[in-house]
Amino acid sequence: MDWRQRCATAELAGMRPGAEVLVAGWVHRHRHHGGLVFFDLRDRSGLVQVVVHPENPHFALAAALHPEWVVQVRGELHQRDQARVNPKIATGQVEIVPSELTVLAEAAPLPISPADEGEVEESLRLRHRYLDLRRPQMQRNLELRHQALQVARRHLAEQGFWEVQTPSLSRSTPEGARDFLVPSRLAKGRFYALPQSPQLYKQLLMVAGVERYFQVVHCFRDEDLRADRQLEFVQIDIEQSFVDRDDIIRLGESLALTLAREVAGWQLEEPIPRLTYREAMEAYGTDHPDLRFGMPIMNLTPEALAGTVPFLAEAARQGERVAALASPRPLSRKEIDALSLAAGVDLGSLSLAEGKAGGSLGRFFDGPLAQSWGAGEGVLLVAHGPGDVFLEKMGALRLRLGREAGLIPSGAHQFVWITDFPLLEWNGEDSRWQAVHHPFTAPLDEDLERIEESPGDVRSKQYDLVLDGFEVAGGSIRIHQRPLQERIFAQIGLSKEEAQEKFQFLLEAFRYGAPPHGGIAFGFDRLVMLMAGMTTIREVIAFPLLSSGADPLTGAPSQVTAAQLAELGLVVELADPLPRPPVS
RNA sequence: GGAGGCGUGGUGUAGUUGGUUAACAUAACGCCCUGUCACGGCGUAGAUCACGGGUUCGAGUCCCGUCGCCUCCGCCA
Repeated sequence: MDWRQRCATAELAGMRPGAEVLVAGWVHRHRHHGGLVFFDLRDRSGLVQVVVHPENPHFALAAALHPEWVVQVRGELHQRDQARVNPKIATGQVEIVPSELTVLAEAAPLPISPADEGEVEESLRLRHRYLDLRRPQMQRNLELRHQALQVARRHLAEQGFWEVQTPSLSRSTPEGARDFLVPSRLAKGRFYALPQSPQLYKQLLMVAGVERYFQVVHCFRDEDLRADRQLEFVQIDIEQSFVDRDDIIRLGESLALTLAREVAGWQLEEPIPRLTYREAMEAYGTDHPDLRFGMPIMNLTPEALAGTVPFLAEAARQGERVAALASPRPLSRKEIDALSLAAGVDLGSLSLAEGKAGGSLGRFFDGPLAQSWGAGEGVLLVAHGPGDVFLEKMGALRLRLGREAGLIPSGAHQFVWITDFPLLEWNGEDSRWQAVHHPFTAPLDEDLERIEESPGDVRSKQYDLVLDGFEVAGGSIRIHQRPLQERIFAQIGLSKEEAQEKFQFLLEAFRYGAPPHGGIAFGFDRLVMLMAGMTTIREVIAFPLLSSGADPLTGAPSQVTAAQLAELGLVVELADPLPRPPVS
C-alpha cells in the first residue's frame, strides 16, 4: 500500500471528475437501498459520499459495512447530476465509485456515536473521549487550538521572544493555590511541587539576560474545578526585560488581537479599552466585567437620595452604598423576590408607567422624580449594602439580568484591560495582608510611600485582560530591587527568615543585577474556548477531567501498590480505604 | 464545606393527582427497498427506572439517606 496516494476528502471538491483517487477513513453513515449502497466516508478533513452499484464487485462488502469501520476506497471521482448535488457538504458536487474497497478495521457497536449530533452526558463522552473527539465539532475545536498555538508562537518569535522550557518538578512555594506534590524517592519525606505557573523561573530568566521569554506551559493548581477551570491548564507565559506597564499591555494586546483576527476571524476595536479596577468594581461589580452589554450599576449618592426613600437615605448616611440596576423589561414581584434571594440583597423596585411611579418604592416618588432616576420601560432594582461585597452582588445580578434579557448580542466580543489593582488585600481569616496578584508585583510609583502607612490603598502595576467576562490574561511589572521586595514581604507578614527560606534563590539572584522586567500569562484554554464559541474549557481540551477531578477514561486518580508507596517512604491513612471508586 | 439541577433499554428523552404489560426516537440484530445523503418500510431483541431504606393493598412517581454528573458560592496569588 502506498499511502502517499491517499488524499483528504476535502481535496476532492477541487479535483477534476474522472480522476482516480484513494481515500481512507471511517464509515460515517451508511445508506442501504437494497439495490444500491451509499456510505459517507469521514476523515479529518470532512466527508465524501461513496456510491456502490449492484454490478460493482464490491457491492456485497459495501452492503455489509457498519458505522465507524475503517475503510480504504480507491475509485473514480464522479461529478454528480445537478439534482443529486448535496449542498450541505463540501464535497457534495462529487462522489466516489469504488474500484477497490478494503476494510482496514471493523468496529464494535458504539456506546456513543460520532455521527450523532445530539447531546450526550459529559462523563460518558469523556469515558469514550476517542469517539467523542471524532465528532466534527470536536475536530474543529482541536484544529482551532492548534492554529492558536501556531499563531501565538509565530507572533512572539517574530518579536524576538525565545521559547524557553522550565521544570515541572519544582519546589513548593507559599501563597496562592494549593500545590500538587510529588514525593521524592531519592530524598524520602521530601516533595517536589508541580508549578502553579513558572513565575519564579521566568523572573530568573530575566536575571539570566534572556530579555524576552515565552513558553506554552502546563500549570497545576489543586483547587476545585469549574466550567472554566481544570486542575491542569495551559498558559502562554511571557516575560520581558526593560519594560514598563504599557509595554507589556501593548505586547499582550497585539497578541490577543492577532489571535482574535487570525484564528477566530474577529475584527475588534483597537485599542482595547481600559478600566481601572476601581472603575470596573463601581460600574460592574467585578474585576472581569462582560462589556458586551451595558446596564452599569448606578451609584445613588446621599444627595440623590435626599427626600426620597427614607431607609435608603439612612443607609447611605450610615456609609453604605446604595445602587440601582435598570432591568430592560418589567419584572413580577415573584421574579424580584427570586432575584433578591439569588443575589443576596433586598431589592426594591421602581417603575414608571403612564407618568406614575410604581413598584415597591413607588410610593416615595412622583413621576418626574422617578424619571430623573432613570425609571422607564423596565424596572429599576434598588438595593443597599456595605462596600465592595455589595457591589459584587450587584455585579452578579447585572450579569444575570443581562443574560436573561438577551442583551448579549450573538457574535459580539469585547476585550477590556483592567489596571490599577490594589497591591494588597486584607485576609480576615489569617489577620494579615496578602498579595492580590503575587508578592513580586510592583506597586505604582506614586503609591510607594503608602506601603507602610496605608497598605490597602496601594495600587499595583498589575493588569488583567478580560474577554466577554472571562479573565484571559494577567500579569504585572515585577519588583526588581531587593529593598522594595523586602518592604512588601514585611507587609504580608513574611519574616526575613521565612522569605529567605522560601525565596532564597530568587532574592539571591536579585543581588547580582536584576533588570526591570514584567510579563503576562494568557489562560490559553479559556481564550480558545471563547474563540471556539464553547461554554466550558473541557470542549477545547483533548482529555479533560470531570469536575470531581477524576478521569473516567484512565481511571485517574488511582490507588498505587504498597510497593510503590514503600519505595517513596509513604504510608496512606484513610478512614475509608476507598473514598472514591473510579467512574465506570 | 455549602446551594441548586439532573440520574428511566447502548444513547437521548416521555411517563399527569401513586394504579394493568414502563412509552417514543435513535443505535443494534433480521428481512425488504436502484439516487439516498439525519434515507425509508416491516419485524426482533434490549430496562433490577443510580443505589439503600421507608410510607402504601400498590412506588419510575411520595418521604429519608447514599452515590454519581453538571452549574454556582466558598476556593482559584
